[in-house]
Amino acid sequence: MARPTEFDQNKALNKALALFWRKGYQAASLTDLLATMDIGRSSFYAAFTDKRTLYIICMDLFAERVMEMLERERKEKPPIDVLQDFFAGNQVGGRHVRSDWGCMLVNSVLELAGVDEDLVARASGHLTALQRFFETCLRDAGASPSQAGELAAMLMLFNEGIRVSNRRRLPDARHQQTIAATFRLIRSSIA
Amino acid sequence: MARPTEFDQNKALNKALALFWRKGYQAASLTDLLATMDIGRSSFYAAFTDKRTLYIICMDLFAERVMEMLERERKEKPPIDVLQDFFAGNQVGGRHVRSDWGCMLVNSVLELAGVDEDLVARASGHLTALQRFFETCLRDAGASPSQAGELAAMLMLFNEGIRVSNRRRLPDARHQQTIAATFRLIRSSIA
DNA sequence: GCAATTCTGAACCGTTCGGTACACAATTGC
DNA sequence: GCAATTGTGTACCGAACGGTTCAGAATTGC
Repeated sequence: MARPTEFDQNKALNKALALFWRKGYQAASLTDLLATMDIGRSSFYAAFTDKRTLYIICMDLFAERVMEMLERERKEKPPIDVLQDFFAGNQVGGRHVRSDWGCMLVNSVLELAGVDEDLVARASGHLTALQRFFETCLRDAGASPSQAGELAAMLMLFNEGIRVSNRRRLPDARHQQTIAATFRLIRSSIA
Repeated sequence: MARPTEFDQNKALNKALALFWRKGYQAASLTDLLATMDIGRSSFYAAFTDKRTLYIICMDLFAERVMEMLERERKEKPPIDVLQDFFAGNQVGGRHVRSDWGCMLVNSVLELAGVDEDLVARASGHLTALQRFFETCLRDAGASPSQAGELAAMLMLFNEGIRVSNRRRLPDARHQQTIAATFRLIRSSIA
């Protein structure tokens, strides 16, 4: 047997995730995928069924990793710091985040709206879960339930905005300043 | 002569703009375009050179219309109201805005990042102009120069976030509530 | 009317798309 | 070793892509 170890599969999956994250669903052609995954066409279909289901796997994996990163941080920092550091990016959960690729979930929503509503709904669901996490953090930080809900919704808008902004490759300094200013507002409204 | 009146061209342009706005650059195929513009292939290339330059024309037109809408409003409302109504959407400049399609400039940035950097830069430039408009409004509302800059950057993040959120087709009520809450924060920080 | 000019429908170009078929290479149990 | 099994490289599929070409329809000046 010329068998693909599970290790190989994971490696290929990570490569695929990175490509989808960077280029989006449509722009990542099958040929691109095969090249970066370093895998043959038939092996690809044997292992992952087709491009679309691979994308779903990658998207779910992305969401899972983000959530698990955040949960890990929540045990080590004040809850608001977790959120602010998440937005400030670069160093979340000790792992370097490719902030200039935005957020794969946000990317999916925008790219696929009007093209593949099922994928949009799936991405949107993950984002809703993320928003619930924001809400929990805010409540832990002392916000009232209704205030936590409002601020979490605000932060979700911010999250989406930041991920877009990251893809514009603007000078980074100004960006960090904006996040700081925003969190100053948020902190003062809780206290 | 079987001549295309300028009126016809404008009509076709509007149709193309709507399609690009709704589906994005890549997902709008040439066949789609021809069908919705109700135009032949050769006429298309004679009039618009090719798909990409037509997209540029549409994007510029979109930006121009948004700016001119906002400038018109600025003469009739308090400056902060102009901004809040812009984000609340639906009724800007008396014309109904297809808010569920997001903002074509934001869409372009996300879809084309890593695919066509020139188009991204062009869209990003238009967004920067929009941000300058935000800044002017905030200054008119009494914010200090440095505060106006900070808040304008924040609002731009918000703009990008809202346009993403609009494409998720979430229940609209909560959405409006979030915008209201955000502007409550902003107004109080200026006063 | 008639020729010159202008526009356009449709066939066609090569390329790339996502996906399939299959023969061959590699590994297994024995 | 030798089948049987398993994974894969490659050729190939029809369809769709963006773009070109050109004969002929439509409209003009006269």
